[in-house]
Amino acid sequence: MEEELLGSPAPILRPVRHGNAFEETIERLLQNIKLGLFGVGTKLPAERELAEMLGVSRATLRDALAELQKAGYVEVQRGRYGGTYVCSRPPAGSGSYPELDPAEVDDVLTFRGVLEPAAASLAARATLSPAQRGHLLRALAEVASAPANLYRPKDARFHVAIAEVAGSPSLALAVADVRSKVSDLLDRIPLIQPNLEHSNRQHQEIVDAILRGDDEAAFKAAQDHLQGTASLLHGFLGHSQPEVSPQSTAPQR
Amino acid sequence: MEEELLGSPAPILRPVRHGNAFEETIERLLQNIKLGLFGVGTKLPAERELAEMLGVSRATLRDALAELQKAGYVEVQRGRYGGTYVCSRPPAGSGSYPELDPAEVDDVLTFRGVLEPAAASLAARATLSPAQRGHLLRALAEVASAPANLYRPKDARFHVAIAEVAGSPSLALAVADVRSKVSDLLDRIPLIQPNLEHSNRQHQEIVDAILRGDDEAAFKAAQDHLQGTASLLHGFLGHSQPEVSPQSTAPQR
DNA sequence: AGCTTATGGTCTTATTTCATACCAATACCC
DNA sequence: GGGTATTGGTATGAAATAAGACCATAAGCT
Repeated sequence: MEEELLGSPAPILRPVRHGNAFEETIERLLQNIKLGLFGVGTKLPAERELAEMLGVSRATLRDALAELQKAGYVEVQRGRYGGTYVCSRPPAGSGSYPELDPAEVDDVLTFRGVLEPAAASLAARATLSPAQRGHLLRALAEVASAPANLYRPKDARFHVAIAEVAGSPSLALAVADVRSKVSDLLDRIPLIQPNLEHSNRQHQEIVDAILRGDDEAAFKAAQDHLQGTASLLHGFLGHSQPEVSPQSTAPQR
Repeated sequence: MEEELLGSPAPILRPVRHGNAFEETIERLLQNIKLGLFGVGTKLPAERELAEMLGVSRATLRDALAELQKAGYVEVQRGRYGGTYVCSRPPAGSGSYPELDPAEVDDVLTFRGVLEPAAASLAARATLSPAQRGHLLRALAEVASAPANLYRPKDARFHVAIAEVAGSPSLALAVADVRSKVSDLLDRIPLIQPNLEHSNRQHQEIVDAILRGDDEAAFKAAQDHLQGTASLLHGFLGHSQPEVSPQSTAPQR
């Protein structure tokens, strides 16, 4: 509607850098915290290591950490065996949330609907090492036993774990990315906790299918599971979007 | 094998910035040229615009352009109606190609096998505007009529075009990205031109399926099409990888 | 011919980011 | 209790990048 300067839809001229390194480092750290990669109460890697991991100078990293500290996401302790710790209570009212953008919601949900079922299917097809099995089961157990206020990070971590064992690093990255966007969207709407049990049952189904190598069932189970989030977000948009058809990315027959 | 420090497979700590802005700008421009986004002989946007599009200062952009010019990818003309033009003959022997990394090949092909069929399926399910139809058909025609030495960019452009009309910008970005990696891989092996006709027939099939709204057929056709590239690359790796099963990411029924 | 104008070419300055070295604290170890 | 090693805290100079002004060129226009 707003823009149809097609002919050359120019999608790929995305910026080389998004903002400055400082802001992007904050973003990245926050993303990892929200994704549950850094569990609550755990210690982040030492500044020198973390800076190298993020490909950023220690000065820049420290600026970012200072910001996170000021916002109450992490606490810092000096001296040997000190470090930066993830606060257990993420700051509640983090200010005014931006509105949900319908186009963005659609985009994220669509992309997720492509990636995650495929990841589950690939994971089922792959022969998993014992370590990978353990990783998956651990993530499953953690989300199942998570208290309500920590559910989302654990949930995110679980979904990323599936992609991690799917065997394609690129896919895992993409899933982590889109999942983090989903978390962002969910953070903008009040936390109604409709049916964690249902969700956990679906998680179990996905893992079961993966472990018994049933790629078809894993694909389907993942797809079903995403429906919940999709409905929730679409519901909040008011306009009752046509729900994703049950076979969104897969051919029927 | 080499690394199993699992327990926390730490996939998501990717660097915030990859190298410096200068190198990344070169990379991005080269990618767009190879993807055929800037057709041969066409004029790039003016430096001031291009710099803004890429989110980079004009100085940095100019450094990058100078490098591309030195390497023979573009030519520059001053004065009004001047500009930076894409050379028709990309420099041939661009030096020693790095070896094909089997893990990378697998990763890219797997990820592509997830994205592109899904994109085709989504495109078929979407109701395309006349402009989008035109865009798709134009891309199809261009690749079909491309001379051998320009086949790959046009081919890449076509595949990206499918993703563009699929309705998810994120998906389009991801496809462009992975397709660019495929091009990189293909550039490292001698150009045997086995069966352009076959490839073009498959392109036609995909578009037909999309235009008549048959998502199932579109998915399948795209999947079949990717098999060719996969076999080619796997063949060059020597070890006859188990080929992607025909129903790689989709359940049957 | 001369003017206009959009473009690449050059220069200067401010800001960001990096790299490095060094200081300060503090829990463990002997 | 004192040593030690690891960690966050601080400072400084170099390099990269950005932002902006201005010059040079050359095609079109009058």
